[in-house]
Amino acid sequence: MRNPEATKQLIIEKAISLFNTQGYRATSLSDITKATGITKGAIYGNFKNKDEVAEASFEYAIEVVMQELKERISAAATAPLKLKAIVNYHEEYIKSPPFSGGCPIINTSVEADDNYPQLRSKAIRSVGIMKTSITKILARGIREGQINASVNAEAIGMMIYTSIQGAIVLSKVEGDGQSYGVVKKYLHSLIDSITV
Amino acid sequence: MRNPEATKQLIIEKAISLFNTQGYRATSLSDITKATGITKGAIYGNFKNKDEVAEASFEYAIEVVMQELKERISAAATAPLKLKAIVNYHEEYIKSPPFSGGCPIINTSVEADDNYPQLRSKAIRSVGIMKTSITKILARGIREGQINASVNAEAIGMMIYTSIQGAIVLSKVEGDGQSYGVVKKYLHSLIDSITV
DNA sequence: ATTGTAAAATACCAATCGGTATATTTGTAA
DNA sequence: TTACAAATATACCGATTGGTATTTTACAAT
Repeated sequence: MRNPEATKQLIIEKAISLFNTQGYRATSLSDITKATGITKGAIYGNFKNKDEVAEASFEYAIEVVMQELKERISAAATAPLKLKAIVNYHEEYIKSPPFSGGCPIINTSVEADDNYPQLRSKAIRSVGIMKTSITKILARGIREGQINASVNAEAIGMMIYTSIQGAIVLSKVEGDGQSYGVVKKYLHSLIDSITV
Repeated sequence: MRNPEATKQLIIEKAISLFNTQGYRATSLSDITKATGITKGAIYGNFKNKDEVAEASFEYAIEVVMQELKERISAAATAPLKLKAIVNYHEEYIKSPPFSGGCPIINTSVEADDNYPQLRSKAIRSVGIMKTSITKILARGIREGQINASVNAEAIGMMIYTSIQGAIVLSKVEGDGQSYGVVKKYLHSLIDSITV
């Protein structure tokens, strides 16, 4: 490994799966060395400390998810279709996740307390982006006459996002996508009901 | 402290706050000894190991929450009021939780993976109880003519529960109850809309 | 008052933790 | 080819971890 960028990326990609499955606290440096085949020296040569690895890993995960999501949203023509694409993407995510362990935003939100201020603020920002994305789609849909003007964009947006999040938690602990399936079906009908 | 039952209870009560705020893995035995003022000898005299303390603590937390919830549900006369009581209870919970760190069911659901099979199965059971409680209230409400007969009890029940869960996660990471407030408002109007 | 016993406190253990200091390897430029 | 610097590997550090063995304490029965 003469390429430090490649080393960094290898560490990040292996680490995010560990962090996302076991949690930040529960994942040790030796877990990462085992997973990467790389030694502690290389890790500390590329990162200041474990927290920095965690932050870079979370950022990478968010980048991947946001990118995939953005593609699907862009591919959908109208606001209702974009919303359905978001709902569908999360089902996809549960069934074949890019990294195991559930949703990194939720996991980080739950684990990152005052001991991980950086991670926490990153989680807050991600949550904010997700919420406003959905709300903006709704608002634009209203403006463009695709969605009923009487709709409260913030409220519906929040419902869509929170129910998705809750369903992901349930699906994770229950070990199947059944709960998500029920929520997905309802959200689709909800979206249909506000479509002009 | 010559009373083993009191010792056990003291450990459980102090431990659940630690587990719920920091997580099971992140909470050490010495954290518990510091919080209780009790030594390791006493802990291992009353529990087989740390995992058993965690399980007993989670069970205690569930007991407390379920009890409080049951009281509020029983106090409400009709199905719609019972559902609103559930929604309101969780807001209460966020504002002044019996133990800090957010919802123990969610936290445990997120943290308990294959490494904590006992905790995981307890979390699954708790989630199941919550879901079926809500669904049963809806079903009974339909039977008794308080709720619109066209309502899909499972779908609406799942939406209520998952959106509450998601809103709790959001409220925790954002550090205020604003997100929950939006969800609460929507759920109230949703409940009104299915009330006969 | 003495003794027996259960509970709690203390002392100790190997293993592992995150992190650092040092040594070794590797690629590159002179 | 040699010298240099950057990247990686190795060796080591004190602190802490969960857990156990042993000692001390406190109460109840005699």
